[in-house]
Amino acid sequence: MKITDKKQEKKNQIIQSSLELFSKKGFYNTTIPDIAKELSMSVGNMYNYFKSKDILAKEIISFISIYLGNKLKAINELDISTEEKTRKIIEIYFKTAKLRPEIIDYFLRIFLSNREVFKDGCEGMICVNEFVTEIMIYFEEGVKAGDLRDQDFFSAFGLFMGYLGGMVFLKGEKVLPNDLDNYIDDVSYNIYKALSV
Amino acid sequence: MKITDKKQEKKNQIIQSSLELFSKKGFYNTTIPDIAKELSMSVGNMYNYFKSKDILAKEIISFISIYLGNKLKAINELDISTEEKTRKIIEIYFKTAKLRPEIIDYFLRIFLSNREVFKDGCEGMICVNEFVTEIMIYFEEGVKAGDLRDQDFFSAFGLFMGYLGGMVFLKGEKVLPNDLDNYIDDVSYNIYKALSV
Amino acid sequence: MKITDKKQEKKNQIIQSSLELFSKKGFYNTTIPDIAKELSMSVGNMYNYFKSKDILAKEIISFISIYLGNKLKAINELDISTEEKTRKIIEIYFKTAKLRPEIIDYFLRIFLSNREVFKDGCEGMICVNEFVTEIMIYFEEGVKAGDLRDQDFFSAFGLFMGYLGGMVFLKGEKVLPNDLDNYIDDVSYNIYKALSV
Amino acid sequence: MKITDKKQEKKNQIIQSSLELFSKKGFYNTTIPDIAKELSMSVGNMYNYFKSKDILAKEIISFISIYLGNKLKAINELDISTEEKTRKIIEIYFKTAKLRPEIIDYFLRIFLSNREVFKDGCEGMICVNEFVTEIMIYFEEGVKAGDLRDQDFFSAFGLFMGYLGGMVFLKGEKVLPNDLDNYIDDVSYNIYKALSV
DNA sequence: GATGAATGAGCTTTCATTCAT
DNA sequence: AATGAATGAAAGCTCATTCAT
Repeated sequence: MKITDKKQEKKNQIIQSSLELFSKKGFYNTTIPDIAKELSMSVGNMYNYFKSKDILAKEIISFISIYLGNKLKAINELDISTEEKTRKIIEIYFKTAKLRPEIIDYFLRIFLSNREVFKDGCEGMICVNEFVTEIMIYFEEGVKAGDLRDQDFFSAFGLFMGYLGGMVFLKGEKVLPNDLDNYIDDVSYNIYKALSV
Repeated sequence: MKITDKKQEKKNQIIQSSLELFSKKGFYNTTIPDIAKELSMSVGNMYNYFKSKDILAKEIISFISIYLGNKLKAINELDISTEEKTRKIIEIYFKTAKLRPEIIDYFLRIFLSNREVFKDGCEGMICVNEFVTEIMIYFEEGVKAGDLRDQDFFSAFGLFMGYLGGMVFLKGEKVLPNDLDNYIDDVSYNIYKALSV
Repeated sequence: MKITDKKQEKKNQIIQSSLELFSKKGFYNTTIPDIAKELSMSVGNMYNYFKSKDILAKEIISFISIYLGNKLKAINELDISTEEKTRKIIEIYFKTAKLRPEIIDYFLRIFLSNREVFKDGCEGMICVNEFVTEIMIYFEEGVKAGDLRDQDFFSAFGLFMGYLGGMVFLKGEKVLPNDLDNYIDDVSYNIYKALSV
Repeated sequence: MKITDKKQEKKNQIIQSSLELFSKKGFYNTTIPDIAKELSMSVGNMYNYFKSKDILAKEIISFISIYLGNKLKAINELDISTEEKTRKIIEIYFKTAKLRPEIIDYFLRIFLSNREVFKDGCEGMICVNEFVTEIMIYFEEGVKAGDLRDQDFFSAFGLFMGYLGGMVFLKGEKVLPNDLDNYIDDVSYNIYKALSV
C-alpha cells in the first residue's frame, strides 16, 4: 500500500534521527522536541508514529538488532574458515563503529545502560534477538567444525561482545592511541586464541 | 581535625547511599530528594557536602576506582604467578559483583554510559585512574615475567575489562543460567589463553 | 431529499455514540478521535457533521430534551388524574435511567455541570425547552384541575427534577441499597404529598 | 508546632483559591498555573502542598463536607422542633449558596459530576461523610420524635438534597425570577409536607 | 463526503538548585 | 551544619481542529 509505505518511511526517518540524537546526547538528555526539531516536524505529530518515547527507544534497538543481525548473517553464510569468520565479525563491528558510530553507541550506552526504559518488552535479549542468534550460529558452527572449544555459550559470548564493546568504549573515550582498524589484528588473534580448541 | 573527620564521614555516607540508589534506579531517575530521604537528611544540607549532583557522581566513581584499585593492588603485590593473578582478579571482580553489585553496576551503567555527566573532570580514564593503573601494572609485570604477550596494552585491557563487564551484564540481565562463580574457570582460561605468550 | 436524510442519519449515529461516550467518560475525557473510532469513521469527517465538539454537545442535549419531552407529552395527553400522571412521570424517568442511563447521565453530569460548554446557545433552559415545557404543562394542568397547590413553578420544578436527579445520582454512586424501581412508591408519595393542595 | 501550622495555613489558602477557581471555571478548565498565579506562588511549589491536581480536588471536597457538616451539626444540636430544623437547614444551605456560592457549586458541579476524578478515595459518599452523617442524624431524630415518616433514608435524602441542589442550579442558571431567600418558605413547606408523618 | 497526517498551544508534573531561617 | 519551602525551566504527552489529497 502506498499509504503504509509512506508512514513506514517516516517512521524510519524518525528512527534514524532519534538514534543519532540518543547516541550523542543520551536518552534522558534528548527530548521529543529535540527530535521533532531535527526532523522539522511538530511534537504532536511525533506521537502519531510512536506512542511514547520508550516505545521509540525499543523500536530503535529492534532496528539495530536486525541491522547488525543481517550483517552477521551474511558472514555466517560465507564459505570460509571459522578463523576468517571471526575476523570478519570484528571487522564489521569496528567498521560499523566507525561509519555509523551511533549504532554501536546506542547499543552500548542506551540499550545496555538504561534498563528501566527497556524493562517492559525487551527483557533479557528479546529485542536484540536477531543479533544474538547470529552470534550463536557462528559459535555453534565453529564448534561443530571442530575449530572452537565447546564451552558455555555465554562465556564465549561475553568474551566476544564484551571485548568488542570494550574497545569501542575505549575509542569513544579517546583513550585509544590508534584507530580501531589498527586493533583488528590483535583483537582477532586474542579472541580466536581464546575460543579455539 | 575532628570536624573534618565528621564531615568526611558524612560524605562517605552520602556516597554509599547514592551509589546504591544510582545503581538501582539510574542516574536520571534518582533525585536529590530521594537520596536525602534515604539518609534522613534535608535536601538543602546535601548541598553542603556536594555542590551538585554531577560532582557527587564523580566522587562516587573516584571512590569506586580507589576501592577496586586497592583490591587489585593487593593481588599485584602477591608473590604468585601471572596465571594465578589473572584468576584472582577475575575472582575479586565477580565476588564484588555478587556482594556489592552496586559498585560494578555503577561502573558499567552509570559511569560508562552517562558520559555527559562525567565529561568535565573525568575525561578519559582520569577518574578511574587508580583502578586502571593496577591493571596496567598487572599487565606489564606479566609481560616482564615472560608470561604475557607484549601486545598493545589497550587491546589487552579491552579484552580483560570488556569480558568481565560483559559477563556481569549478562548476569544482570538474568541471561546467565548459572552463578557468576561457575564461570571463573572458563573466563580465567579464556583470558589467560588469549593474553599469554 | 435523499442526501439530507442520509446526512441526518449519520448525525444521529454520531449523537448516539458520543452521548454514550460523554456519559461514560465525561466531556473532557472523551476525545473526538475516541468518538470517530467508535463509529469507524475518520476524525476529519466528524467535522463535516459537527463544526466543533461544543456544538456536538449542544445538539446532544437538544436531542435529549426532545426525547424526554415526547415521553412526557404522551403522559400529559393521557386522560388520568394528576396523581397518576405524577407517578407515570417518575416511572418513565426511572425507566429511562435504567434502560438508557446515558441519557439521564448526560443531562445530570454533562449538561448541568459543564456550563462553560453550553454557555453560548443554551443559556437558561433554552436547550431543554421541550422537556421543561412538558413539566410546566403537567404542573399548570394539575393546578387548574385543583389537584396541585398554586405555588411558584420553579419551586415545584426544583422539587420534582431535583429529587429525581438526586435519586439517580445516588443510584449511580451505588449508594442505594435497592433498584430504582423500589423507590417509585416512596418518591411518588413524597412528591405528590409535597405538591398537592 | 509553628511550622506545621504555617504549612497548614498555606494549604488552606490553596484550598480556598482553587475551590473558587474550580467552581467558577470547572475542574478541567482550571489549570495548576491558574491556581498558582492566583496565589502568587510558583507552579512547582504547589506540588509541595498537594501531590496532584486530583488530590487537591479531593481535599477540597473533604473541606466542604466538614464545613457544611459543622453547620448542620450546630442545627442538630439546637433544642427546636423538627419542622424548625428543616427550615434552618434550608436557610443555611441557601445562605451558603449566596454568600459562598463556590462551596455549593463545587459540591454540585465538580464533585458530583466529575466522578473519574474522585473515583479513587471518594467512592460512594466517603468524602462527604461528615455532611451526610448530619443529614442522617436530622432524619433519624425526626423519626424518633414522631415528626417524620419512617421511610427509606435515601428516599428522604434524595428529596432533601436533590431539591436544594435543584434550586441552586436553577438560581445559577439565572432561571429563578427571585432570590433564593424568597423560596425558603415554599421549599420548607414542601419538604416538611413530604417528609412529615 | 472521506481520510488521517499535521499543527501547536497547553496541560500536569518533575527536579536541581537556592535561600531565608 | 541543618531545614525544607520556593523557584522556574523544561519534560512528556494530549487533543481540538485544519487541510491536502
